[in-house]
Amino acid sequence: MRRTPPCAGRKGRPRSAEADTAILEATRAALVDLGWSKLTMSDVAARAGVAKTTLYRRWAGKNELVVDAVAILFDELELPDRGSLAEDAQGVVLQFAALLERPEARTALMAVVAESTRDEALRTRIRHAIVDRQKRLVLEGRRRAQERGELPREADESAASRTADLIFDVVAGAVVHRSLVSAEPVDEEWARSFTVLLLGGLAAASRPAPSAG
Amino acid sequence: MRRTPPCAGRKGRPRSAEADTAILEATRAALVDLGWSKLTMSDVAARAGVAKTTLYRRWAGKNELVVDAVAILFDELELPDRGSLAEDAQGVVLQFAALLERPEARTALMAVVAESTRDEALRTRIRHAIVDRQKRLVLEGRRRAQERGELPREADESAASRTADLIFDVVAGAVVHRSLVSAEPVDEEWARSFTVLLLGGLAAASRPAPSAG
Amino acid sequence: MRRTPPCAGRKGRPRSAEADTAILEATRAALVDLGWSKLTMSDVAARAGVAKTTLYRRWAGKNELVVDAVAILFDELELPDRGSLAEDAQGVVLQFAALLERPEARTALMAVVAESTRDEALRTRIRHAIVDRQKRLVLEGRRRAQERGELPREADESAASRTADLIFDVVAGAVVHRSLVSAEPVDEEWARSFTVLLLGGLAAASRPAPSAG
Amino acid sequence: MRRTPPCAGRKGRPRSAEADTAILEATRAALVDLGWSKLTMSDVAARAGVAKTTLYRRWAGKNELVVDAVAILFDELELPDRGSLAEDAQGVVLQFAALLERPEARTALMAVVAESTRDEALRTRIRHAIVDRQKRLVLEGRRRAQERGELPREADESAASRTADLIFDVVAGAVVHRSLVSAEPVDEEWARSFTVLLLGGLAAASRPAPSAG
DNA sequence: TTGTAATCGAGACGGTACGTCCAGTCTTTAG
DNA sequence: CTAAAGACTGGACGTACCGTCTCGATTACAA
Repeated sequence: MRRTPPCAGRKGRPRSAEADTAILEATRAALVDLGWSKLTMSDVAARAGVAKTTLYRRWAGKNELVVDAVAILFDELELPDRGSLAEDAQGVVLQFAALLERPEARTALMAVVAESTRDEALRTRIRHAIVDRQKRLVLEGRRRAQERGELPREADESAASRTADLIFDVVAGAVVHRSLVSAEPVDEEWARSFTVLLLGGLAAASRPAPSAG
Repeated sequence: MRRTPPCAGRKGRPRSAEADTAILEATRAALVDLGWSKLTMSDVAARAGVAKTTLYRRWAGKNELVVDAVAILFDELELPDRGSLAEDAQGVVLQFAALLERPEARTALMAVVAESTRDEALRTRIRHAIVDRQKRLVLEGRRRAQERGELPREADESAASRTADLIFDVVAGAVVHRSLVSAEPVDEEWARSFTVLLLGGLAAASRPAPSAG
Repeated sequence: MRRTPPCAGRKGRPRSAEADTAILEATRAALVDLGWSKLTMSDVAARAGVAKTTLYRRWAGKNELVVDAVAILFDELELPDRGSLAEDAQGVVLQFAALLERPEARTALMAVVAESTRDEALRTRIRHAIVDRQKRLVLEGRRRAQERGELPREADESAASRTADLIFDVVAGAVVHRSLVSAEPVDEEWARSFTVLLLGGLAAASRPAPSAG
Repeated sequence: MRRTPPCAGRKGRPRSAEADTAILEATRAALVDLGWSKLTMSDVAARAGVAKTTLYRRWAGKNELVVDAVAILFDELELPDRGSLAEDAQGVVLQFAALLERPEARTALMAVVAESTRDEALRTRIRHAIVDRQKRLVLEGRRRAQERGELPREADESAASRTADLIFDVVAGAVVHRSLVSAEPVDEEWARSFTVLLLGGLAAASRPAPSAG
């Protein structure tokens, strides 16, 4: 996560824990106010009441700092049991959309993804800190649906994994695209339509013969 | 598209048309070599054999220039008739994925989207120059499928439009997410799985009772 | 004075004589408003209602244009016969000082002199257009004084010329220095003190034994 | 002298003293090589092995930097006791002329004076850094001459001050005008003629009745 | 208690890019 | 052939941030 292990040696003054919190909060605030490209390290330092040096002691640069600052936002996503797969799916779509309404999330997510197209280390960091952690939602949803009998239990482990990845890309991708690129609202109506499409597709995909009808 | 209308008056030296081409080409080349964040206006000017002033006379800034430079790439997408809706869909998915493999496209697309989260004018520009123009692929595909009898003709105009938007967000979003965020290959296997999901979902959505089974 | 002789050919649209006047006036106005370093050719052209091209057709550059524009100011200096050498001298000192009060003169004179330290052609131009033409005042004053019997007629031609040069440098130099460098007023009192010093010095210089007493 | 007081607070990295020296030396070198108008801040920075930022941190602009850079040259002027007022005067004239032969001095002096005609702050800076400091030469010369009995001791303090100012303007003005405007050499012969004129004038001015003879 | 060592704020440092401005040239249409 | 308009190349301007560095001053743990 950070540049240098915070507990490298033992002696010396320990790093301030408050500083960490203040810096990450300041980063999110700066993102809201300024957006990605106008955000500067100096500004974050000033907001956090901290010296620029302190930032660079803990993070390698703007990208890394922002990834850490926004990663925590994505952990807020939850999957309360709403009784059916359709309800669960629709709920998580709306939750995710609400998250993307927050300026710090929308601007930061796209920006770090853009940066990551040229930076392998950053890409890895994003996947570990943000992407992979949210796959749990898909897995958890499927497990519940299987327990309810809405979905068959998969025999082939790797096929199951591939399907989970596919669903994750479809859900996350569609919501992001609708919200950030098309710039249209992800409201309940859209979420319902999307869920119908998704679950219908899943059902079709799990049938042996690909006869659409 | 440009900052100042090029044909404002009549007198005076007209703007060089070659310069425009050279600049846009140089921009794409610079994107490939340097990526978004390292790309500089000076560098583009030098590559294009043009003065920096000339860039700023025609585009307001880096963002606007890059949008115009990459917009043309997306016009390459085509929808040759492959005989069935499934084949058509799979074809366009693979085409789009191939486009996103090109460094200038992947880095530029995400970067301008990121910038657009804070800039209404830029967002509009992106939609006009890139997004809306590609919806034609969805509409064309549906028209053909209806002619073939694979899809029913829609009575409700606005519902049809909403469905087209949904499909567009799902397709574009899923491919982008798979390619840029998950950083996994969009190969034929994935395209087939995705198409099955999509068409199955469409079929389910067009059926009256939403009974997932 | 100008780049190209104005009556070079015969055919085509003749050069506007008004333009010349307008340009030189605009140059002086711009000098007053902006000073030397902020004065731009574009601005002069705009003020004169003339294209930049026209400026460059007639003058080689900023320096040459400004020299011509201010040279005319120095031709206003006159030497009306005030009855005595002392009165004549004091009169010309005050006239010169009044000229240096005008912003276009003070700023332009020093600026072109500064430029001329690196530019032989400009130095020559300044001497021809400004400096040498004012020596007439010294020569005329001496002639009158000799006619009045206030000064002896010089036998040695070259010594007479050297003395005239010396006086010119002393008068012009002292007034310029007082006005522009020391930034103190050249009023009647100062002019009187200076004249006493100058004429006393001249008298001493024309005596054989240099015994200061 | 500088933009920001160098000893503003106490904290933070102190300014490099070497940088100051290197910058001023580089400025003088650039003046010699390029002259005033071709001198650029970037070039000075490069010569001094310093970032452009560092220049702007310490000086507000080209003018201020050059004033400081050349001011030191004028401090080289001295007034060794040559035994008589005439010898002392002639000596200082030749010293000053030698200084004005140096390209960095001639070009810089006129240029900053020219700029100062529009800039009150710059005028003040020049007077403090350059002009006023050289009046010491006049005062010292007079003191010595009075001790030698060559000049009477002045009763009226303010008249004495006015006379000193007059002499200063005459000497500095004449030498500058001869050297830079007339562009003639200030050699020993001229210096002797000038000294005779000056001292003769002084003697005349100190006599009560203005009867030249 | 006294090192010792890593921390802290502050701010100067060398760089790099920005977006603007101007000099001087070139290319058009109009007269 | 000249005028006016304005686009062109080239390069300096002064500003802003970057990420590094050098300070003097704190803090903690270890001897």
